[in-house]
Amino acid sequence: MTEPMYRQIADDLRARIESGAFAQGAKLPTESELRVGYGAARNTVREAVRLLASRGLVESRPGLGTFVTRHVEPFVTTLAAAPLPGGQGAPLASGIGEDDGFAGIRAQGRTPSASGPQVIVEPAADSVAVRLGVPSGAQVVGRRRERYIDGRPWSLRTSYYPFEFVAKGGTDLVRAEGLPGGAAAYLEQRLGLVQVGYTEHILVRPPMADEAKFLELPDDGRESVLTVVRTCYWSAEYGLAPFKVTVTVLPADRVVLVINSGVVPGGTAPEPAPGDHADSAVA
Amino acid sequence: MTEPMYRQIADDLRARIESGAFAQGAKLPTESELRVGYGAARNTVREAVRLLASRGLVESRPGLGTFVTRHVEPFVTTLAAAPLPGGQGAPLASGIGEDDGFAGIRAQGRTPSASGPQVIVEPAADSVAVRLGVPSGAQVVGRRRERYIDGRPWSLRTSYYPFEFVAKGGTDLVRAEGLPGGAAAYLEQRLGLVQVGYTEHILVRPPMADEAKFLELPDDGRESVLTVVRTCYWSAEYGLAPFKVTVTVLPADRVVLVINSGVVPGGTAPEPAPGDHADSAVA
DNA sequence: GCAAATTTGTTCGTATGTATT
DNA sequence: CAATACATACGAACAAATTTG
Repeated sequence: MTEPMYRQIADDLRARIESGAFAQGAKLPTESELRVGYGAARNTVREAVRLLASRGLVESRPGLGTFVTRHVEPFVTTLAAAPLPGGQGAPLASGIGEDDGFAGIRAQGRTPSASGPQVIVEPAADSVAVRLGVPSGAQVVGRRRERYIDGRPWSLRTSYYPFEFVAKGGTDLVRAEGLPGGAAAYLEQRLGLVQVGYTEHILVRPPMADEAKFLELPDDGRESVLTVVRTCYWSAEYGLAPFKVTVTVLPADRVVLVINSGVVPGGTAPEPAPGDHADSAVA
Repeated sequence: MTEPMYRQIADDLRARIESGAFAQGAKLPTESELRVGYGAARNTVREAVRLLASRGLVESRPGLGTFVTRHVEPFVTTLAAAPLPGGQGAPLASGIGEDDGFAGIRAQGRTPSASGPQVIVEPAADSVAVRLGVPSGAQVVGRRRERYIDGRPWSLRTSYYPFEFVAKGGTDLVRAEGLPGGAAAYLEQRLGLVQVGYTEHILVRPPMADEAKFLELPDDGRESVLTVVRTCYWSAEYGLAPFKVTVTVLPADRVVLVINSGVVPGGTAPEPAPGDHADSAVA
């Protein structure tokens, strides 16, 4: 029944953090100070601090000290605003996959920006090949942008197209420049592709090295990324066919996705409610 | 530039795991064996194992040993199948929030089950109160079910209603029994509430104690839960009003949400592509 | 049911390396 | 360069969980 000492120390430190005794960003006592304060070995207080770090409450930096993690306000992204069967409603394209979403970000009083697209031509990863309807390992064109909010890294978005689109007239796909009017308009104009629907897959997974680096996620595998994979379809002569796969990678703990369906209050998504982290509490 | 020894050991073990030298569920060498194998102190190999454990590659159990984590196939859940403005399409209610979703689960060849509802009457958490449009701390009725797939815990779902619904005729809301025909039909029959739309909020957060226990998540704060909060609206005389808030909590690393919009292939959601964990890789 | 053996978990002490100011 | 603070590494001992005889 008796808790190990390092857990007791961790619980005590947690209580002091949550009570506000240590404010966000404040420096914790050094390991030496904690050692004498709790009458434990330095290794033991290190175990306690490590436990808190693994839960994201504190961060340690060599030569500096240990600091209470600053809480980042989650950012609300409207994923889809689907209309009712008979009715009026938001257009098909919206939010995370289709346009740049900049209007929605500005509406929240924050400043979006993005890098110019980086163009990658490579054999398709399996997940992309399957969704894009091309053979495994077939060449695809990837157009990747790094997106920022208020100057801080926010998301990585890569759109993949079959490489044959380039040969069939979509030569600008491999130019590392923005497409005036957007990729959708370009593909419609050059190739006659008109989007009629899309499927989105949402999943949470550990970040890959490049993602962790850009999003400034810790290297300890604690924080995950939320990934939205949008597969876009057009109506070809022979039936529905995918023509684009867009992969958006976001830090999982800093994002709230919103989906509206049918008639909902306001044209825009509601703000996140306070205390979303306490949802579903049971007495 | 030289990597610390515990990282080298961890990298070597990882390579051996990923190469298949240690299969899923296989037992790693004991700490004593690793100590002599790598010529390091036991604490050092423990650091290496801890690093792998923090990334979810292995799990240690006292008295038994350390084992390669078994990969759990993610389960696909269709969140919304929104129809086109003019068109035919799936009905408004579907997937995770509205019905029980059992049909979709059976369609994947798996066996769903659920506990009978547990009824909770308590002051609303802030997030519920705001979304349900009741004063902070007002009494709400919560109906919670524990849901299983193939006998393994899958999700916790709690639907909240204003307590005044009970006084106004919805007395069965506080009975710990299933409502024949579902809660929607019951509310329509007894109170004349017809759902016209809903908003869903999707977020990732650390599990609370009861959630971690039910979902069998490790206690180390590594795995998160994915939470879907659905707010349902009806068209009251005075305008749109929320009447139900449903909170669904799922293990974040075992779920893929699917959203269809417009015309997409098949009536049902596509299977998850292989290697979703490698999405958006850049050469 | 108990005792022994095995294996991981906790705690201590010490020394040295590395990052930052 | 010096001081400070966290990071790495070693060695040792005992505790707790589990299996086995």
